[in-house]
Amino acid sequence: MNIVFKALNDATRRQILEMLQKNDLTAGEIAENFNISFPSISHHLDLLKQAKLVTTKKEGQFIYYSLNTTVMDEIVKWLLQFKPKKNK
Amino acid sequence: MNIVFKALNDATRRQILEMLQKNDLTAGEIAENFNISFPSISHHLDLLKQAKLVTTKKEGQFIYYSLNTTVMDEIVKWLLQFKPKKNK
DNA sequence: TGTATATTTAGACAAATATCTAAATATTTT
DNA sequence: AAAATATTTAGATATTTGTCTAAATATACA
Repeated sequence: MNIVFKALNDATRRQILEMLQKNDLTAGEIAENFNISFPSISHHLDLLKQAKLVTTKKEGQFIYYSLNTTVMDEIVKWLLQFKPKKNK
Repeated sequence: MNIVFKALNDATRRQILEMLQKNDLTAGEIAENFNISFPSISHHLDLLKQAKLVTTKKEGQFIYYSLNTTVMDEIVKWLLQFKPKKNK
C-alpha cells in the first residue's frame, strides 16, 4: 500500500494514469506529452509498474503501458473506512 | 489534491488518521503512540492539517485533532474515474 | 507571579526523490 | 552486418522530506 501511495504522490505519474484511461500507450508516446526527458519518464513508469498501477506488454521494439485499476480498489477501500457508516 | 496525496504518502500520517477514527485526540496523545519525537509528530500533524484531513480545536492548553473525511471523497472520486463504468 | 504542562517553531542533517546526460540493451530496417 | 529506433540503466546532482535537539509560545496551576 505504501508503494501505491508513493506512486500516486506525483503529478506527472497521476497524469500518466489519466492518459492511459483512453488507450494503452508506448513509453515514447507517453514521454512526448511532457517536458521531461525520456529517462525520467521511464523512471516514473517504473514506479507505476512497481505499484502495479500499470502493466506492460512488449510488441516488437515498443513497450505498451496499460492501466491496472484493480490496485485502486484497495486504496478506495482504505479511504472509505473513514467515512461514517450509512444506516441500512 | 497534490497536498492530499502528499499527506497520505507516509505510514505515520496514515496511522494517525486511523487513530483518529475512534476519538479525537490531543497532539500529545497521538505522539505517545509513536517512537518519534513530539516535534516530528507536530510536523506530521501540520501536513495533515494543510491537507485538511484533520481539523483542530483548542481546549485550554490542549489541542484536539479530529478527522475530516470530506477530503477523502475527492480522492475516492479521482480513483474511481479509472474503474470501467458498470452498465446499469 | 513564577513554575509546570502542552504544543509548535527554528535550525540542522541524513535519506529519499526527481531530474539530467551518457551509455547500454533490444528490436527493426536497409 | 550496420544503422536507426525505442526504451532502460547508470551515475551525478539539486531539491524535498523526515527526523532530531533546542528554543519559543501559550495556557494552567500554585
